Amino acid sequence: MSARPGVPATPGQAAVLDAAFFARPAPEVAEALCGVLLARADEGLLARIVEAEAYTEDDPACHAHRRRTRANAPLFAAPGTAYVYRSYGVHWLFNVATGAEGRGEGVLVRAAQPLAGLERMRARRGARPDRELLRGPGRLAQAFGLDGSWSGVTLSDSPLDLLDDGLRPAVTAGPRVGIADAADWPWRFSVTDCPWVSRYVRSARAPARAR
DNA sequence: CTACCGATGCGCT
DNA sequence: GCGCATCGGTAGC
Repeated sequence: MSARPGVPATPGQAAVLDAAFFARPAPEVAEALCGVLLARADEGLLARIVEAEAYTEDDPACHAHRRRTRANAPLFAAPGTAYVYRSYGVHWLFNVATGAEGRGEGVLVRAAQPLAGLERMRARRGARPDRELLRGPGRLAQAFGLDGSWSGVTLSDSPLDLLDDGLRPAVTAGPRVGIADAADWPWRFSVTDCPWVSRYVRSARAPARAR
């Protein structure tokens, strides 16, 4: 059976991504995360990331843009630290800190293709099409059981890991989803023509697109 | 498929 | 109070 474009279903030999991978600028890391495996070892969950967005402290849409607070502190922590926050009072969104320690930046993991542990994901997500298990950052965090208790966790010391199995899919860059400030910065990266990618929704508060 | 809209916690102005 | 890095239900094409 044939795989979807650019995204084989079966992972090969995989190496855990180290701090050096995340120590680069967020846009570089966001692009490089497309095709990377997300694994939760304690629950047997595995998925391939197909979409990620970059946020930096020079970026008005970034939570670290104004100042460092208790809540956004993980963005300033060592590269490879998880930052999980609540959006709209309902959903949790999973990020990974990037850049040098002390720099307030990170990458939002927005969507992935489920590969293993689908029963557990379905149990958390409810009776919905498998296509929607990990399509969108709120859904992905819910399926993986990630909440505020994961914020500040160093991934290398946790059951949650990012792994490289050598896949290098074609990646497309475009504007980020749902933000009003810096709405047109092309910092959303996704696997080209991949059905697991979330749909683009422009913020209702974003200014009209330049043309 | 698209469009609309309410839910709901919390950090910030 | 205001404003979200979202989602799911409903209505309509």
